[in-house]
Amino acid sequence: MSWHKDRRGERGYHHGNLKEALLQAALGLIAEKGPAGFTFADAARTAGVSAAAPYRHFRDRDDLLASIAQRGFEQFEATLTAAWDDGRPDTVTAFERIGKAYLNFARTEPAFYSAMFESGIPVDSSPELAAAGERAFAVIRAAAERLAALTPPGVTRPPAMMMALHIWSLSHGVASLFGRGDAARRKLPMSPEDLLEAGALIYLRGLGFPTDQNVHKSDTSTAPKSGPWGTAPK
Amino acid sequence: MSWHKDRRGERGYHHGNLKEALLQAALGLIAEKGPAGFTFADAARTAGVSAAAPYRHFRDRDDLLASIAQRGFEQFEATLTAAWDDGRPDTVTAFERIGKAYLNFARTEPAFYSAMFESGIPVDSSPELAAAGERAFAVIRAAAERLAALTPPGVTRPPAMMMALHIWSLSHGVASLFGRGDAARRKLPMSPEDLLEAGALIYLRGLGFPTDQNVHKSDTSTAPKSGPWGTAPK
DNA sequence: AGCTCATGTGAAGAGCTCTTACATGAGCCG
DNA sequence: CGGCTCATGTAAGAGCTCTTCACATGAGCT
Repeated sequence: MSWHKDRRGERGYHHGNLKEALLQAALGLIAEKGPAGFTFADAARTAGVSAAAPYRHFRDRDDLLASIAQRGFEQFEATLTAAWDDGRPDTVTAFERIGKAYLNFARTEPAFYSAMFESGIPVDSSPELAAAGERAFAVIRAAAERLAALTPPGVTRPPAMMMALHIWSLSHGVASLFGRGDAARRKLPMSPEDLLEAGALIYLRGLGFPTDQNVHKSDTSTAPKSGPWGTAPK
Repeated sequence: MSWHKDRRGERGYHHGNLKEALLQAALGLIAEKGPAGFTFADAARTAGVSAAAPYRHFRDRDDLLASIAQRGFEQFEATLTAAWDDGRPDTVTAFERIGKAYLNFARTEPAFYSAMFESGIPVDSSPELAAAGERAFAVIRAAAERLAALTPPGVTRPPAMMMALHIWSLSHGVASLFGRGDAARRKLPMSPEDLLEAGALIYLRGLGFPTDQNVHKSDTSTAPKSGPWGTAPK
């Protein structure tokens, strides 16, 4: 019984689930004060243990941050995979959905996003972290490959890998410059989503995809899933 | 005479130019260990003064960081302005040069770049900082406006402002994801410059610019060989 | 029941941030 | 030259955090 983490300090000598509690505490603190403004001791205090306790679970502060980043990448991958939905109903629509999901993740999970991209931890900090990041990118890359297969003949285009990197870069740029309203960010005369969508549409047009006329205005409300490009041929 | 900062501690009670020395020291430290790994005390030590001395020149650590960011934006603006060169010899060429200059700045001045974009200081930390950032962006925006004026008629395009934001986002995304080889960054099967150039070309093509692969080089030859993204795919 | 070891604690050293009281000397004024 | 004054430096200290110790606890196995 006493192992149970009652919310009112009713906790035995042992916490019972400290590692998880520390991750959660750190997430909350990062969301509040950014990845820089979170301290190991703070996470311990939030979890209700002494400042030394975390060292039983994480080598140091960076190790904790890396764990969060890894978990973030896993969740990110799941999010992107769901958005991609294997290219349904058509490749371009699904592709645009990935972009929205990207921004949405950055906005709704700023703590994860910060840990993943702005915390300064090296990507190769751990093989697991690198692998998780790789898997997340693989989703974008797979989508780019399907897109590449659809580019009209006669149009020169870069390798699918490069297309994926373009989209990732554009998305990350939008997200990190304007993605979070949470102060410290620049003001924008439009939503980040509109910005990204318009950019992506122009990019796709540059790859030879047919376009409708609404490049600068997201117009997804009325148009059914046939989307701006029509249904993708198989 | 004793005010002179001889390299061997031959320095009177007063430093003589501490503010500047602190900025330089901080720049060096940031370049070494990132914006997070630099401490006020460290900068003081590097400058050869007591830990309390910096407080005579900067309200706190963030104030110093903001000063560096501001100076960075001013230098950034100068760099971009030089690259743009008022659109000579032609708008698209000059535009591409801005992209290269962007990446080059991020690589050769990682300390400035970090302070400007990754240090977590709010943009409106000081009006001067915000203004400096605004002026730097204005260069890109002016270029985008010239570009917008050149888009072929009949092609829908977003406002110039949005085009500028697209380019900024793409550049920043490339720079911050892959821009600095200095560890902690992802490996890339190509140079960041090539990545950005290819992306920008596709984007421009999407705006209706006749960018067959070499158009940006103000060429005359229709030589098919390798463009910015290598040989044309299947 | 008794052992064992993962997990948590308190104390302590070292470093950083920032404040306060005091020291120095550069520039000015007569 | 002598003396003011104040910007700029210092030392010392309070209150943090980080990290490592030796030591305490109790969960789970035998």
